[in-house]
Amino acid sequence: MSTNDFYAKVYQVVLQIPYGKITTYGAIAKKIGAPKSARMVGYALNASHINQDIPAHRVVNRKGLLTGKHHFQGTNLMQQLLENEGIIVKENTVQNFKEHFWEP
DNA sequence: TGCGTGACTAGCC
DNA sequence: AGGCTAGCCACGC
Repeated sequence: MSTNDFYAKVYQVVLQIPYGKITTYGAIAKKIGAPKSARMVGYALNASHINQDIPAHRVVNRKGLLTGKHHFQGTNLMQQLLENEGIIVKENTVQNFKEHFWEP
C-alpha cells in the first residue's frame, strides 16, 4: 500500500503546481514525508508519463536542470512546454529558477 | 534472491 | 569551483 500511496501523493502534489510555476523532486519528496526519496519521485513521474493529466514538465531537479527531458517526446518538448508557460529555459536549465519555484 | 540502474541530493575532497 | 561518493528505494533481469 505504501508504494502505491507514495505514487498517489506524488501525483497529487504535481497536480497542485500552479500554471507557470515549477518545483523540485526533493521538495515533493519532503512534502509527502520521504525527503530522502527524491529518486522515487522521478521514478513515479516516469511511470505517470502515460497520464496526460500530470504536468511532469513542471518538475525539475534542485538546480533547475531539465534532467527528465529525455523522457518526453522529441528533443525539446519539455522546454517548449515550460516556455509556453512563460518560463525561460536555456541549455536545459530553467532561468530565474528561484522566481518560478513553487513550494508545495 | 541478488545486482545494477536511475526524472535526486547533500556532503566531502 | 568542480568532480566523486554515499545514502536512498522501487523495478527489471
